[in-house]
Amino acid sequence: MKPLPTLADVACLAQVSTATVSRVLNAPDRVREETRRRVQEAVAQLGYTPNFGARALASNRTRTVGAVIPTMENAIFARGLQALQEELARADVTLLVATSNYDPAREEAQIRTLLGRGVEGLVLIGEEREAHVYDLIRQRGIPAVLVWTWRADCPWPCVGFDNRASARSIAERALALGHRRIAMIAGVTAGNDRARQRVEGVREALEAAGLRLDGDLLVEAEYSLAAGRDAALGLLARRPRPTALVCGNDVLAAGAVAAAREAGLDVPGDVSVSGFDDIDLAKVVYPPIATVHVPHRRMGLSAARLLLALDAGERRPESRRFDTEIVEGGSLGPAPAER
Amino acid sequence: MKPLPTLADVACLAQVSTATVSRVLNAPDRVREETRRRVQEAVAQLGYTPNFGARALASNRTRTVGAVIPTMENAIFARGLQALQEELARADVTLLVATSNYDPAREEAQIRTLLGRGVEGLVLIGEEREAHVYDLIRQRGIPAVLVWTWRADCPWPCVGFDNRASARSIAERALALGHRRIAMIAGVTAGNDRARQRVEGVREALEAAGLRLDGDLLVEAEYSLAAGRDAALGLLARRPRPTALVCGNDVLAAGAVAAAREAGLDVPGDVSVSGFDDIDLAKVVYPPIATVHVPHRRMGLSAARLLLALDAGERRPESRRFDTEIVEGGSLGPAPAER
DNA sequence: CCGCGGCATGCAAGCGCTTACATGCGGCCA
DNA sequence: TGGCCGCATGTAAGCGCTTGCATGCCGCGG
Repeated sequence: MKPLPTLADVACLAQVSTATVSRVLNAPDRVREETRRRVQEAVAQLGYTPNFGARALASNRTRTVGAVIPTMENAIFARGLQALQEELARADVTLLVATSNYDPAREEAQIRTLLGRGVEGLVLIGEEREAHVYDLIRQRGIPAVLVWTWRADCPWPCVGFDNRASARSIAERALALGHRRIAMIAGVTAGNDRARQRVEGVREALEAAGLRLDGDLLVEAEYSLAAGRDAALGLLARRPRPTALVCGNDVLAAGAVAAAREAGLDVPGDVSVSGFDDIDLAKVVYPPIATVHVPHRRMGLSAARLLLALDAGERRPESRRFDTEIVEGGSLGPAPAER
Repeated sequence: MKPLPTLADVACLAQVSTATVSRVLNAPDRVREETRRRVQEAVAQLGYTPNFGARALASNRTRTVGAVIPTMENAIFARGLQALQEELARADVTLLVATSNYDPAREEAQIRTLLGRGVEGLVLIGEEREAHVYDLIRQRGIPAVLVWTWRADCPWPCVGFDNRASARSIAERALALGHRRIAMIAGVTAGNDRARQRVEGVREALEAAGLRLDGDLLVEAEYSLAAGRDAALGLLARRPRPTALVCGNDVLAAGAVAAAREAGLDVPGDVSVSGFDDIDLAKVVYPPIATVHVPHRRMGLSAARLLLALDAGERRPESRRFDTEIVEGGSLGPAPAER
């Protein structure tokens, strides 16, 4: 493995000092036209690429931000991140992505790794994590923004939406359609405040209507079609059978629709189903799933802007709350008449 | 922003030299038990995290590999990468992910960035790229593996499958079911060898049956439900109407199914649809899409293993070809009888 | 004709870490 | 008891880059 060309090699070839080469790269207008051209030629000829580590070490800047998400396999994060990254790239900032697999310890380790790599900003999903993790970030003095979540008095800047309120509103929709036996298939709530808030939202709506979301009608399922299907089969076997399955996300809802079909039930004739997130999947299953539209891309974009602003020194940690809206879909219909 | 603790700070607090601290971190068994404990305490007390750049600079190793994918929004890449990353993490190697948005120039830029960051291995999607990009990589002397593609005499190690053969086989399936007017909705082939190979595979199958996949019956669509739907609507308006729409991926196929429903056509009674990739989506639409199962996760895993092996000095660039298999689905049925 | 200001460039000191080599100590064998 | 070996630790030289300051040059005004 031949050694890579260094600044010194370029300098030597171009007959200038390393300082000049460095300036050509970082502040071209501080170098005389002709010298600059000579250096640029040398760079091209050698195929020189600056060594990132050395540069970071010397300048103490990295133009890099890090994001830790649970998993790339969840489309909502993929979309949001893609937008985030595109926007950061526009400002010539690199995004480092790490995944935690919904494990708080792993998330902390990933945050440490990112900090060690000198990220100048951090994007984290949700608000729930141990205090010392926040201390760590605060101590480093780098900006962090919490996304996919929003709470009025969150001490950190957030870019997200009110999971609880959105969940409440879709549950209210089900109530308005006459449903009374409403069950919920939630995402796994352990270590996942978004999933928990969605449960709380649904519970609030039910309680306001004098109903309860008790243990029997609330199950958690991991993020997969199969898990949604299994959970739904379990719930649909209950007697009396629930007339509506409110799901914590669209994947679970799609699984539930499949389960209903499998159980010989009509959706929404026998049982209604609702989702959350409004991913493509929701529009493709039949009947289309009524869901909550969440502007994932816009949130990613907005998070990027906020981070760049913070990075540029603006000290207004202005959170941004996005509105969600209910997307109608054939899967959610009037409650069947009592028999 | 207070300065981060450095090795020297830790050394000072623990009353040892920086060399010893470094050894505690990198080769703990070369340090006496008691000294080691003292150092570890100091590390914990200061919340010290090694500076990655400095470490890379001094040791000339990064334990980092990079991957450049077109976009995270495509589920197949997300799944594969997730698996890749998990496996690399097991070996304590960090994965850097960059996206090219299907733009060759951007891909090259990303590769350069990754090289500058000192990646010790590279994962690239597909084989098609300019020679000088390969030269660049070769010159750096780092291992690279091409994934999602496979070709017998590819000069680089591949971990993938034969897109062309797989596409041929699903087209043959359609032929076997009696279809003769077969159209294809392909992914965008420009700069995408996988998409192109799938087209070629279908064409081969058709030509072997004495049919042609002419311009009229071949359209390209970008990777989205809407594009698939639009393309399908266009094709279904042709007279005579195609009896089968072979699609370059499942997303397009799902769009096509939706289009058929919209056009009042029965799937597969009036028109059959096939997909490619076997993402979750394919099983959720109704009728379920007949598709080609591609083991994305296993490919990611395998790519990781190959890269680690190469990294460990094994110089057997042994490619790995995965088999695909056709997944039956209600969307692909016998050709309707001629009327 | 001298001096001064401004510009282009060079010099050299680090940035935080790893590591080859030096040092010093204790123990073992002869 | 002396010599030698090996272990634990320290010393210090970089790794490739940025950047404050020094240097030298040119042109202009006094």
